[in-house]
Amino acid sequence: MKFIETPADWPADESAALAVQDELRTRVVLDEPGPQPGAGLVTGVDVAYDDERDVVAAAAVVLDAATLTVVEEATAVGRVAFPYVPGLLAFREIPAVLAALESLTHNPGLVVCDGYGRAHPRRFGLASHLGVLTGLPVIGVAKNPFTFSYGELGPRRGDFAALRAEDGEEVGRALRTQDGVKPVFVSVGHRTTLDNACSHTLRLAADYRLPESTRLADRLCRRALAEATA
DNA sequence: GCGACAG
DNA sequence: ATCTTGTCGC
Repeated sequence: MKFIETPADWPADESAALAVQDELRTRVVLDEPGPQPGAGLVTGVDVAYDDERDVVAAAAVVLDAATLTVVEEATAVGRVAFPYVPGLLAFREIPAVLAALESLTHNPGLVVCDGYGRAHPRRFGLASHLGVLTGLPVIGVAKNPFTFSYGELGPRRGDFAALRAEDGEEVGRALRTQDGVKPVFVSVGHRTTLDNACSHTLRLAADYRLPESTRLADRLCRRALAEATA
C-alpha cells in the first residue's frame, strides 16, 4: 500500500481544472491501434471514497489478457483531492490512480478505467487524462451514459450502437457485453482505437456485464478503503 | 434561469 | 461514489 501524494500544482477550483483540460487535451494520441486484444497485460483501476472521513483508496489490478489471471495488485490511500463535479471526474480520481499504478512492478499494458475518455463534454474524460499523464494506452468503460445519447442496439452480446456528439462524431459506443443486459459505454482514452477498445472490453467481460479488470479493481479498492477507515 | 450529469 | 432488505430468478 502506498500513500497518495496530490501534486502541488493540482487545480484548486473548477476554472483552474477547466484550463488544465483545455491544455492537456491537445496531447491525446488517437492514431495508434494500441495493444492487441487478448495479448499482453491489461490493468484495471478503480477508486472508492469515504467523503465523511475525507479518505480515498485506489486499486490497480494487472491481468494476463489471454487468461484473465491476476498477475499483480497494488493499492494506495490518501486524502480526497477534488470534489465530484460532472465533467471533472479526473481531478478527483487521478492522484489516487497514479499512486496505485506507480507502485506496480509490471508495465500495466492497456489500462481500463471506470468512466469516459473522448465521450466527454470537452472530449477529455478520465481515460484520456490518465493516458496523457502516464503515456499509457487507456480506454474508458462506463456503467451509465453521460450527456451523450445512443440509438437502439441489438439484444445480444457484441451488439452495439454509436454514442454520438452534437456534430455527429462517434465519440464512443454503447456495447452489450452480455445477452439481454444493459450495455456498457466504451470510449477511447489514449493511444487506442474505438474498435480495439470494444474488442478488449468484450474479451474482459466474458462472464459478467463489466470487465473483469474493473470488477477486481472495484473489490480491491473497497477492501483497501475499509482497512484504511477501520 | 433550470435541470441533467461518468464516479 | 455511497446509503441499504428483501427478493425475483437461474
